[in-house]
Amino acid sequence: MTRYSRQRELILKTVQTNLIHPTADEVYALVHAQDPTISLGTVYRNLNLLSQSGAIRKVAVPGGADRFDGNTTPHHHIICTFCGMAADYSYDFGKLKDDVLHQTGIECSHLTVTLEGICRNCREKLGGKNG
Amino acid sequence: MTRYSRQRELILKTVQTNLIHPTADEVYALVHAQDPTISLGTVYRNLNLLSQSGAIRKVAVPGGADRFDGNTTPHHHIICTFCGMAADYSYDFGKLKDDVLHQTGIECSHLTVTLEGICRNCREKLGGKNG
DNA sequence: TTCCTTAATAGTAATTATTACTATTATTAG
DNA sequence: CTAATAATAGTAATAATTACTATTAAGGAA
Repeated sequence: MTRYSRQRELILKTVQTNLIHPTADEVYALVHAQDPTISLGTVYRNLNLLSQSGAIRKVAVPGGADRFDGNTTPHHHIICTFCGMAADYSYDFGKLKDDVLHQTGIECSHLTVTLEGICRNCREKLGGKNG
Repeated sequence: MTRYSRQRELILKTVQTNLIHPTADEVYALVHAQDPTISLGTVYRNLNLLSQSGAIRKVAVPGGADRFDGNTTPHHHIICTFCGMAADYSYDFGKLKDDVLHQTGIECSHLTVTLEGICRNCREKLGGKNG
């Protein structure tokens, strides 16, 4: 039986308000500013609880820390390889799932599509040069 | 200037021969059986070197250890959530990249699509029950 | 071949992201 | 109000990976 907690409410509100796809560490910094007694373990536990309950979404980032998203409408992410920011897009992966089912016999239950590129902001900072 | 090394050759041959998408730990176990003096750090360093040079591919697994693939032809992976095995499939993500470019203005430079499901083997072991 | 420069190694320590543990606090049913 | 126990704070532990350092060994030049 899940019980109300002030900490969980603050964590949820923080992720719902800061739609910057924060990492657990970033969520911790944000909530810690509001309430310095909240511990990192509590942040992790509640981010996972809230993800499981569907209140928020967990975004797996290859080679980096997981990010969390207060926007639960169907959408996907592209990560900036420079600043780590995640931008949203929408796309229907139904045809992909069908093709994979035919090719492998495996029914895809979960889909983690992570695209990477350089966002507008960082491209401006880099000023044309590309490495 | 990269110099020949017996260890790197063995690691490359191991990944090319064992097309089971092994993790670094699994590669270490395999090469260690052939040559017990090879260290884990050497395995990691060379797997990364070989990935960068394009001789093998690194497969990011959400919430798990990276896997390595000796098959460098264009293809993608679906991971079994039960045993961690990776199966191959092929798919053209050109339309996805175009759509994302139009929606976000970001040109996708790298694409990490990871699908998850339960493989045939594990489905048989589970024997119909699903939880 | 022998010598020398330095890339690569083995082994260990450190780091990062995350989970586990435990005594204490606080929610909520009765 | 009180008891049962979910949730917490704080810390320790874990897992995957990288960094560090003294030693080894490629491979080009004498």
